[in-house]
Amino acid sequence: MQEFLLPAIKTAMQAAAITTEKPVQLEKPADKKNGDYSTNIALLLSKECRRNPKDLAAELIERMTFPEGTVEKITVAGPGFINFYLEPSFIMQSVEHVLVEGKGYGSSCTGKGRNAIVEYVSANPTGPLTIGRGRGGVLGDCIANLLETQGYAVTREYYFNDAGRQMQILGESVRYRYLERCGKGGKFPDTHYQGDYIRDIAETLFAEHGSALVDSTDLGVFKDSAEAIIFSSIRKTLERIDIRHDSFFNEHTLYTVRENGKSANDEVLELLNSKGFIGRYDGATWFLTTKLGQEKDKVLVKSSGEPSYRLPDIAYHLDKYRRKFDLIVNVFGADHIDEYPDVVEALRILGHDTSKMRVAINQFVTTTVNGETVKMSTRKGNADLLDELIDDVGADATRLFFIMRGKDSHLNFDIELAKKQSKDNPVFYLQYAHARICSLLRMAAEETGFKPDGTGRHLMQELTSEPEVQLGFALLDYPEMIRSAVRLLEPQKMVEYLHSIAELYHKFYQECPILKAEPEICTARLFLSLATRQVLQNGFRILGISAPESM
RNA sequence: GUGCCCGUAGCUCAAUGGAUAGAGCAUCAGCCUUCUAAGCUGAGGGUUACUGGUUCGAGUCCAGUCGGGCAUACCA
Repeated sequence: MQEFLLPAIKTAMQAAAITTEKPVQLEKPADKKNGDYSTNIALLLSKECRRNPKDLAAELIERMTFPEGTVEKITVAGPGFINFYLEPSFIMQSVEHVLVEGKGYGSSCTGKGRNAIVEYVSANPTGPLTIGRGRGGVLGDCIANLLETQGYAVTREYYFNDAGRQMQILGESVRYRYLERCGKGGKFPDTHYQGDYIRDIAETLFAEHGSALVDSTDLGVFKDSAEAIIFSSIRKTLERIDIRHDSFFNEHTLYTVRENGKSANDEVLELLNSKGFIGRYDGATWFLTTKLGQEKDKVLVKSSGEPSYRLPDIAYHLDKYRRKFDLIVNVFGADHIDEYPDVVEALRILGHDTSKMRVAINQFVTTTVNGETVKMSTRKGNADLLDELIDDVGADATRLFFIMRGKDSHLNFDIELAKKQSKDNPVFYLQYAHARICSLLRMAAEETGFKPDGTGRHLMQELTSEPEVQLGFALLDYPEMIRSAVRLLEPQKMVEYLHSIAELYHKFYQECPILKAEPEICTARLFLSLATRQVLQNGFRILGISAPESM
């Protein structure tokens, strides 16, 4: 849309004999009064040119030329901004691109031929998914969707561990409940998983085996069935909000010894050792991060001989690099904030390009009930479950709720509000705009025989009223909005944008009669509605919310 | 103590260093015999936690202070 403005400004600068290192910036003023586009170049250059910014701006404007019918006027405003006002017919004519490109509108091919991996959720199968995990899950899924619009081939991966101490405790927890069920229970330890789901698993085992397992000393059956049941419940929950993974990576495989006699973990130790970053003291093996200016070294292998979580983490990311991804995105909760810098450092030491790796950290979700903050813990069984949230507010609202805030903000989730919000929920505002358009188009097909096949599309140029042009102009912003969301790994940008589109449409709908207008204007307004629906649909697909045809 | 994130309307949150700091919810006042009122229009509500600094310009950047969250494990 604004592509032709930059060259015109640069040409004007050359004509005025101005050379500078400073980039020319175009921005969209918040207030329409200040034009459709604006540049601050005269303000930036006034010092090095030793000229009054307003005079400089006036001279630049003198020297600019544009194709006929594109720019309506240019003004100098405020301290020296140059403001561009576009011809409404030029804007409305450009809206045709939305319809021409259809589902592909907003896509680009900047990532074409490149592979990306997005890792998210990655919860170990020790219990049902909590609300907190849901935030990272939706964030990761939307980031993956965003990357796909840019042409990336995206692998969605889930990293989990079904071995180790936590799973041991899980197995024991189930056994305690099972023994209770058989009437032989002792006191249930505070250190174990107390959620009701443990009882359910024990009940399932009891239904299958009766009391036959009472004397079993093998924890395996308890652990394995718990893992299977919990993992399947996690996946079911994720599916309810349309989150699916292509690939499940088991941390355990990093421990298994391969044909060359080494595990992936061993290999990382060797590699880091060869670079001089491994030390042994206090009976443990350390990553010598003090050499990198950190306060302490980090344990990689405990004195017991077991690796700490850091070692497989590094091995896992090394594996991602070896799988030849061009872009590696990790979506973590804030509790991992201290860990990823070590992984990055290790990979850098091993000679990998760490600029390929990006980390999206989402701050915690705090849940409040009756204004009181509830502390969550899977172990204590008082965690707020994602499944229950979906039951209460539905899949669309659940998804939207998690991404309508910036990932760096703590998300305050008022459970009661969410429950009674079924009607006031922000998701309905967006969906209502879509349903309204669908209804309108149905009616148009019946009453006027309108067909969305492109005939008469050019009539949009005839629309000149403020609500129409503002809506059209906003629709043209969509591709840039996506690029910005991708750059920042921040789908929240999309939510705000779509909200503004819905708002502009409702305003247009209110002020401009459509079916009752003159035939040509009617057709033009129907095409504008169609373009709006296209942008809403494309945006909804990225956010993973449904586009209802009626409400 | 140290590191990271946050502090903006009564509440939940926006604002690539730009012009009069914006939405939603809540409150109040209007708009349906007319294309979906889950909508629209308007009103009230602010010392952007505080103090300095950088510059044409700071909610945004820098330094410090205060407050909240997370992390600072040979847990994952």
